[in-house]
Amino acid sequence: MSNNLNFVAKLRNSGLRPTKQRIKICEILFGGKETFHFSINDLSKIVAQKTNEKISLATIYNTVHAFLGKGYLKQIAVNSEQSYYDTNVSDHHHFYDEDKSQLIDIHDCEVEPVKINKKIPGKKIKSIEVLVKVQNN
Amino acid sequence: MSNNLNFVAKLRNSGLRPTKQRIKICEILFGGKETFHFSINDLSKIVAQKTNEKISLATIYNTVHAFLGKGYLKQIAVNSEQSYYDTNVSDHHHFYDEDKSQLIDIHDCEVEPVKINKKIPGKKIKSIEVLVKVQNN
DNA sequence: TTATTACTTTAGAATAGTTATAATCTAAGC
DNA sequence: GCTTAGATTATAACTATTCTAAAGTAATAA
Ligand SMILES: [Mn+2]
Ligand SMILES: [Mn+2]
Ligand SMILES: [Zn+2]
Ligand SMILES: [Zn+2]
Repeated sequence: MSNNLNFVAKLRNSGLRPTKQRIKICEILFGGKETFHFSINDLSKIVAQKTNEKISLATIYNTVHAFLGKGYLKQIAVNSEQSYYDTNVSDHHHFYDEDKSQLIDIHDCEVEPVKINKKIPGKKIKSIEVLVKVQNN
Repeated sequence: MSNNLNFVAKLRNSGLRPTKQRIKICEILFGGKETFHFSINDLSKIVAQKTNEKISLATIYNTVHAFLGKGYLKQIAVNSEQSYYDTNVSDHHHFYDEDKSQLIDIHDCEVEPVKINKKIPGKKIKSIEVLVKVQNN
């Protein structure tokens, strides 16, 4: 609960009004020790489970977009069915378990630096991400 | 046109009947010297432009799925807006130009081999793909 | 405190990519 | 040619996401 003051400050500093919906979503996304991956549907379920007053799906989308824009979340491209988001915004990579439809972190230090011997004139690199698809053996 | 006999054979060998729609789509996808990347919408436009009798959108989806299943196409995860497909089914990587919404190949030989120092018990690696997002500088 | 205003939430409509349905058509084999 | 399994098609359905516009709320000026 004292954490909430931090979230209020975080939101204010970002130019986002600290509404009770946003604070609740902050608690869920940033209140735990571990970072995690989620879809909008996942987040929606967690919100429903941890809250009495419900938060509309529109607000969940709005908030995730706002947090993305502020750099508090990262969007991960896995497939074209739905978007995945990551509360870990550091540079890192992922396993994607196709059996469980689940992302697993690969820390930057767990991958030899990716060296790309090709340049595109007039373009700068924005991100380099490795996706390792795995399945049961 | 003599190419078409190859496509007919290719389809027959795959257990796919060589319909005129599939042959046409083969010509478009595999008839050129260069491989390329496309969305269903892209393919749909190319078909419309190169054909008199139109091919229904359902058939385009069906055919792309059939070719994916046979390993003649590869699906590339870029974002969750739509699926991208690649006529280059070899192991390789991609730039994604966010300004043009366009994929560009990075050959396997243009990237130092990606070494991952992490394993997931009970899982085997199915693919390793690097996506390098670039933008105008 | 109250009033004003800009921002936020919300239900529901709209949109877009994709998949399912079921009627019609056609390639393959007899 | 006849039969049949597989293919095509228009269209409906589905799902993730975005849009709309009305009602609610936080910030702040009076
Ligand atoms: Mn992650
Ligand atoms: Mn490619
Ligand atoms: Zn690490
Ligand atoms: Zn090469």
